Amino acid sequence: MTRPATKSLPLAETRDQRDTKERILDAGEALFMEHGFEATSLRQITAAAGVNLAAVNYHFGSKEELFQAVLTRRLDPMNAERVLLLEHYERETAGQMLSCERILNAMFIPALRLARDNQRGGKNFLRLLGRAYADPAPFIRHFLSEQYAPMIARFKSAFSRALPHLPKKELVWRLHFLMGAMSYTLAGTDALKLIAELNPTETGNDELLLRRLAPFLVAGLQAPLPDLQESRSEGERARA
Amino acid sequence: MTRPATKSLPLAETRDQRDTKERILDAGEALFMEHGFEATSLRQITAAAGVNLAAVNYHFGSKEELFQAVLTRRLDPMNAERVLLLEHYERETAGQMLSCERILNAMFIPALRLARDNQRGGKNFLRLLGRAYADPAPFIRHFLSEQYAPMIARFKSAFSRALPHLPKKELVWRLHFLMGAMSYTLAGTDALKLIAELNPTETGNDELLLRRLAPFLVAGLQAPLPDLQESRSEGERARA
DNA sequence: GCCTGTTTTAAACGTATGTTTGAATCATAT
DNA sequence: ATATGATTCAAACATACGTTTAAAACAGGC
Repeated sequence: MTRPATKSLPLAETRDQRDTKERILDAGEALFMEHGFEATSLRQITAAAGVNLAAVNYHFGSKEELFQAVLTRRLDPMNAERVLLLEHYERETAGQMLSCERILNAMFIPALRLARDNQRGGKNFLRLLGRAYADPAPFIRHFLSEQYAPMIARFKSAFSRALPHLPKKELVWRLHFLMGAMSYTLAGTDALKLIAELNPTETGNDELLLRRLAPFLVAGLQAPLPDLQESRSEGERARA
Repeated sequence: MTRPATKSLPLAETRDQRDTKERILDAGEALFMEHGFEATSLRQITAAAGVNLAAVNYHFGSKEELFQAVLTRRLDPMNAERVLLLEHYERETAGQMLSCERILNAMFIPALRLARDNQRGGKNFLRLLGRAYADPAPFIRHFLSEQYAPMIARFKSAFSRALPHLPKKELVWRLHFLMGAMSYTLAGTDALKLIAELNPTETGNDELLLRRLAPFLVAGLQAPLPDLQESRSEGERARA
């Protein structure tokens, strides 16, 4: 009733349609990153894209579906590339065990390639992703969970083989910490102005960033198991 | 002209004033965390607080100043507590070097105490903080930088003494990674549903969380120095 | 019991919100 | 050339936005 479910002419997408949809996606990507989902208006987006206000509802159905389309456009290929790269590494080192470093590289390299490709989202998209991670809106959380689930499962089993002594439960927690450091770093929001003191020529050099983050995370993954026995914590004991 | 700069009767803050201001702060804290700064309206806040719409502008001046007041109310005491605890540890181990574990504890324990105090913000506030970290609005970034600067500087020099072999530049990066993992974990947004598979009785046990996160971060801080010499990266070589 | 300064209130300012609608425009296949 | 389905468009829906204003209600000191 409201909009055609799918295009009925699959032969050649008329150019104007692709242009309109892509311009909406581009404008949405930039504005959602700047203002967040809720505070970005369709009027801002359609004005920036140079299209009619009704075009979003016509082409995407709703503001929520547009937001999901904005994320899917970059996230789907990036996560697919991650899994492909991981499988490439696994074939490369045929029977042998894959090192944590290489598994981490399979996560990072596709993200870095995306960050460098300024024509297609680039850093802006990674910042948008960082915002989406922190948004408690249920539809965003459900969407991200489903979008990431297959890739996370794949990497979890890879890390599980690389760290055979690490209990499953402990691994899940460490992946949680890892994703935190990674998304925070890739989003590059620099909330605490830590980077301000660094050499400005070095800021924005994603290459060196990966080379610094990887050893940090590998060491974290390989850290000795925590001592969970004692019932009272330092926090409770150290009441000054 | 618009509002009185400060109260001119310092003897006994009339109860109604404190009630109104605090109810606005409470409502703002909850709503800012749910919808973000921009998408939260003063009408939502004042309705939830049961006060008149104009009360925000009267007591705080503007929506932005209210937001800063919401953050300051919890952040100021928490960061002060962190520094005090660090100094307490330093006195305790008088001349000797402070271990990374204890420095980390000085960062974590005040945050955990805040997370547990549900009557006064609790977890909700830490989630709001996680959202604020990811918000690129300039006034939020400036505010957070200035709010954290003294505490970060204090801990940076403490870590610097605990890790004497680590170059300053490297330490700043590792603090960046550390803050990422920490804020992501404390915000507990669980963007990727990693925790869903964990024992539900364990979810929400902040005590064990600290015991798991600390070894991860300590190992990361003490990781071997990265090899930054090679000019071509794995990312460029591994083009499959 | 007026007087003074603080706080609350209702109303109004101009502007913006997501979505729907029905008619106009376009491209193409017959 | 005409019919057809996809796309665009301007207008309208009821509702919400942050801030300002001037009057009302309240407090405590004298």
